[in-house]
Amino acid sequence: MKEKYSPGQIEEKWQKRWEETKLYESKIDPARPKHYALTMLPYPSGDLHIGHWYAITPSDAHARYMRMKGYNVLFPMGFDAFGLPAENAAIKRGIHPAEWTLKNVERMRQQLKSMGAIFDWNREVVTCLPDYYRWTQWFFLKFYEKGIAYRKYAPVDFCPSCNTTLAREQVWGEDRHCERCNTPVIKKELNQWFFKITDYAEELLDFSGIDWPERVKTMQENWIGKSEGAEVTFKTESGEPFVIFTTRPDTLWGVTFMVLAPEHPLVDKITAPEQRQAIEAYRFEASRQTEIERLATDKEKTGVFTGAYAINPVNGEKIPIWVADYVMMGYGTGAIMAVPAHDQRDFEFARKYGLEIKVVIQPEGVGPIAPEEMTEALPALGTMINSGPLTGTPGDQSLKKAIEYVESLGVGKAAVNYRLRDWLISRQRYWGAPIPIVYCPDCGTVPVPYEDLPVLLPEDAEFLPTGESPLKYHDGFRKTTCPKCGGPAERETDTMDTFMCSSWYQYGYLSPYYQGDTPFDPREGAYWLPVDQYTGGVEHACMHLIYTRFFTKVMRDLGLVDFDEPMLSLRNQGIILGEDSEKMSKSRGNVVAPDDLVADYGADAVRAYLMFGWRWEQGGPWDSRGVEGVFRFLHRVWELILGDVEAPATVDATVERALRRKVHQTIKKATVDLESFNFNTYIAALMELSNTMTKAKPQVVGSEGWREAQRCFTLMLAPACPHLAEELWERMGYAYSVHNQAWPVYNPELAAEDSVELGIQINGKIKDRIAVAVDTPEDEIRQLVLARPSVQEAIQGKEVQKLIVVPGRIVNLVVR
RNA sequence: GCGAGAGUGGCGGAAUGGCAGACGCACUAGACUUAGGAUCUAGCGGGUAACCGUGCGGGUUCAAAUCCCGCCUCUCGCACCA
Repeated sequence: MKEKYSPGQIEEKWQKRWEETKLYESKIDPARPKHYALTMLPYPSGDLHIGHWYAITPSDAHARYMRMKGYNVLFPMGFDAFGLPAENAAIKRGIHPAEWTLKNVERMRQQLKSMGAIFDWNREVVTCLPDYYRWTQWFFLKFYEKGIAYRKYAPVDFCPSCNTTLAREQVWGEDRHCERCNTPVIKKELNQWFFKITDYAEELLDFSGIDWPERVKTMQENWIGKSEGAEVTFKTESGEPFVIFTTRPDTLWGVTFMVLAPEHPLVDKITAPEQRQAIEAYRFEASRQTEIERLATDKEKTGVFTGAYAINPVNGEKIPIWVADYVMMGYGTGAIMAVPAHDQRDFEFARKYGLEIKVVIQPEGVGPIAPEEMTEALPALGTMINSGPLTGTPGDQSLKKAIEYVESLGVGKAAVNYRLRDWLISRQRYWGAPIPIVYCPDCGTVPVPYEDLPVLLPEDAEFLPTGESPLKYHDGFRKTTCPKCGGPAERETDTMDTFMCSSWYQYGYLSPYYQGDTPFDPREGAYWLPVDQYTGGVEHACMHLIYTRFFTKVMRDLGLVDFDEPMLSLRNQGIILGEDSEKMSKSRGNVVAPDDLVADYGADAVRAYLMFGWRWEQGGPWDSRGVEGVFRFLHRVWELILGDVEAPATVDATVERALRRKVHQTIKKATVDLESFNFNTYIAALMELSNTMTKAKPQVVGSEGWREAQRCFTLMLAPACPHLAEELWERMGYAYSVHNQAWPVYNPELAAEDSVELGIQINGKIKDRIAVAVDTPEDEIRQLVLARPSVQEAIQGKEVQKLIVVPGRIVNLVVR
């Protein structure tokens, strides 16, 4: 056998054969357990990135492993095809977004095919096609019917570079920049569509029954930001009520001033004439600040007195009302009660403006606190003092008692507040699914009837971004008739956030572009759902992964599905950096192009290196010498499995037994590693087995043990290197296909060692080693150890106080 | 500031209470060769050695990279959250 491993030939050959024989078509099969494996669908940017390979090919290996374990596996692929880059490219180059997108889809589909994954292309979805987005619109209508979609005139985040509004989740960082283009966002007051995701806030905090990374769950918890406390209604001196939220109702008697956010609607009403000018100036400054750039969080607090007073409902005290920008309109009610003695922010504010400080919680173990001597607030719970009827209430009951008290007065109640905001889905851009709503001068807001879906995106729109939807200037689109009264009406011209499209795509794959009256074929759904294994980047923790959970819960409430969570298990891959350890980017010139790597080393070597090089969930810098190392390994595998070696006159039975042991130990290791996404040690185990086989080969070739090793090695290689494994399988004379074979089963008896080397420790330090049979009784081990010259020497003249034998591991002598 | 995760050879990493450094990269020496950036063989944490070594300092244990306490550093997320 002189032929060498040439990946280019065999990969092309097998990809063709797999397609011809429809090897990876997934069909409902009630006789077999199903496994729905899903990986986040790519945006068709036009070029597959090494990051896509890193995310997808190990996921494919896992799905292939499940397939070999006997599961009927569905592993679909598609394209998240609406979105800004298409429009931006169109503006720059004068190509239509649809043309640009579909051309990229075509190219990326070919690139994805070079991976040799088990994608079932019959189930592909492209989210910008009308047959897909009619269902995105269908969901909007269902949400509207259910009262989840609503329209509101509100201040919203707007990216001046992308020229569109953004969901709160798409605004990142301290300077509140756009997730896409990093431009700081501005506030705009606009009529926009929202989804009431806040109705599901509590349920979204429940992760029971799903196996998701702790990190993602924590990020979602933080994002939802539940806090428990009370709502208390204060009144202004003139009798105007306003509600505040507090987590510390036990400090109500310590309130010395109130603070309203600059945007709070009450500010205008209550401001005293002599303060009006100062307040207006402050509000103008505050609005400018959000429009320019947010300053650091440790900036000094500022505020202005309104000239108005509030009455504290628990003691009738008259307290000044201030306006300050450290209170946000977007959180709670936009108004707070300020307790400087027990809240650091209020403390700093009070000190700056000379406001009163009243201590109402007595810290343990110290005497009375004089407000004028305080240097910081005392935020801890403790015994209530100076608190009218509740004075003396201990810290472990104070919150409960305080809430009961305000409830008894009828001025407040226990309340839960969430940081989560409703999901803003309107976008003032062209390349998205139109919102299926018509505004009629007589009938008002009218949903487009289901039978009129999809509301098609006109192909001939001018898509220059102006901050308003391009559809607004397309009369043919905008002008329509009211579905209710038939009179002239106008369409909603904003399009939907692309996260809408990706919130339900896992259902779209089941029966792409379904023509029934639900978004997917219920028979397919009954078999495949929910997704068993999801993989993708952690950067979507608070966007896509919250939205898709929300969608599924609404779908459940609509009776479309009968489960609560879309994806039972989730794993996140890390990020591959450039060889310079920096983020890959064209401007740095450190981009690794997968197409070139496939041309040089073949898809199998790239796949195996991506699994072997790092802890998958962590990622790290690319190493071009590393991929060469794996490429060399695959060459050695070729030679090892197929290379001719003269058979020995007699097979060495000891070597054969040792080889079988290693084979079965490797099966065990590879199984555990693949199940737990430890791809690096899975490949390492295959390398170890290959090393053992290489050494044993001349003594055992021709034996049953050798054939078992060849066969098992090839089977275990199949998830990582599907083309090479298929070629080896064929050349060994087995029937097509290796990918229809069962994963090898490990035999514990064959895997068991018959002798072990025990380390001998004296006072915990290794001094010697001893090889013994596995079943050697402890007594005999003691004797053997004590008889060793090295041990004799070490314990001479000393007393052996203890002799610990850990079977199969170690012996430790405690000597004084 | 709050929350989460991580610190092990020159590098990626292995080992979750029991012989630290599996596997690979890089490196060194040798073999084969006209030649080698191919291939094969051997070596490869530090130290001449006794010994010392898993971010630092304590502790628990016969035994700690692993468990506990305190610190340091880095990464990520959130951030005036009332």
